Amino acid sequence: MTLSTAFMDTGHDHANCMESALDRASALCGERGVRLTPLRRRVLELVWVGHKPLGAYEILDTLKAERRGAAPPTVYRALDFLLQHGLVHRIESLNSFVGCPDPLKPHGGQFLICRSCGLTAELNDHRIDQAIRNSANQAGFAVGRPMIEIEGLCPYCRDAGEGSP
Amino acid sequence: MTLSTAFMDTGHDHANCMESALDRASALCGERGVRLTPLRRRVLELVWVGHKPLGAYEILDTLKAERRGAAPPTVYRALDFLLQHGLVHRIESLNSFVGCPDPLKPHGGQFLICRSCGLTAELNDHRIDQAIRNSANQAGFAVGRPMIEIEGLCPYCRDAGEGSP
DNA sequence: CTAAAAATGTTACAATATAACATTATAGAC
DNA sequence: GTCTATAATGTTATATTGTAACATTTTTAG
Ligand SMILES: [Zn+2]
Ligand SMILES: [Zn+2]
Ligand SMILES: [Zn+2]
Ligand SMILES: [Zn+2]
Repeated sequence: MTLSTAFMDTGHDHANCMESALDRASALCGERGVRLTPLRRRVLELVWVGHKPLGAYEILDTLKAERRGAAPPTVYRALDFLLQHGLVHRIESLNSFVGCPDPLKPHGGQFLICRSCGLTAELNDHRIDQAIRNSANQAGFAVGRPMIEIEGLCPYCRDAGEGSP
Repeated sequence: MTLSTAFMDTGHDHANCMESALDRASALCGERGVRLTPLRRRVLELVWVGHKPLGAYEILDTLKAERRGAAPPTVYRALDFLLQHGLVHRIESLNSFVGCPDPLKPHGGQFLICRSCGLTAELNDHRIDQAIRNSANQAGFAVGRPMIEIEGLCPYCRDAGEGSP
């Protein structure tokens, strides 16, 4: 995902976007010899539905309508699996989860989160990462996993003048 | 706070460090016409004690031993006040709170958090901020409040070989 | 002193997350 | 195919983090 397409344009074919994300997930799990079960696949699908972070209990509410014994462990275990394999990220500032568009290479995650509509885009800008590493190194700190969550306004909400009225 | 002193050295006079933080807080509240009550001052003192993030219920446990009717709202209200005035920051990835060494100028917060000992340092590196703004601008995103929390190893734990054995 | 405002006390509950153990489904050995 | 080990899910209970709502006390200002 390049910078200029961090936020999908309005003509974005979302059905195809979601399907290809699920296909990539399926392939990745196949290569790693782990199982993308129907439950895990469904949870992944749900976090991909809106390109916006979803809370565990929002996911649970949907699952409850679809499965007999859905309970918190149901969704948290699926999310743990998806997190372990880089298929979703956890957004710490929202206690929520969002699909990762590029699960193959391990990375922390740089997120642009719209405060108006919730739309979230993932960056992976090496310049940001480098700036952080430079600064941390000067402090004598060994960087593990940088977490970057930037609240603000997405292009659509910004242009619509949202977020302050 | 300059980069090279992000983590205090071992000879760090912590009693003095904490006292001066409280004095700065007192002065700031005076200038703003708001009250740094004994409760608020005590909570601020507690988050400063260890230079490491403290959970609300950890603070509450201490307060309970000192005051009659300490309950969750007691500590959350004090923290809300301190957050509003920039005297503490919330560390989202830990659901915890840490004192701000520079409450005068508003800022998001760039944190280096040791996964071994919990020691946390606050950076405010304009280059990181600039890298983020550049990248977000290219995505058409209007940056509000960037949040940066970097997990890793502080200089002492790194040198002691902690964090992986 | 008195009234308004601010701060704190108190009770109850909401939202998020995990522990522990039982059951079911899957994969591989035979 | 059957059996067995493992992985996944079901189920119940509970831990952790955070708020709502209203009562009481303290502080400020007239
Ligand atoms: Zn990602
Ligand atoms: Zn938006
Ligand atoms: Zn700060
Ligand atoms: Zn450390």
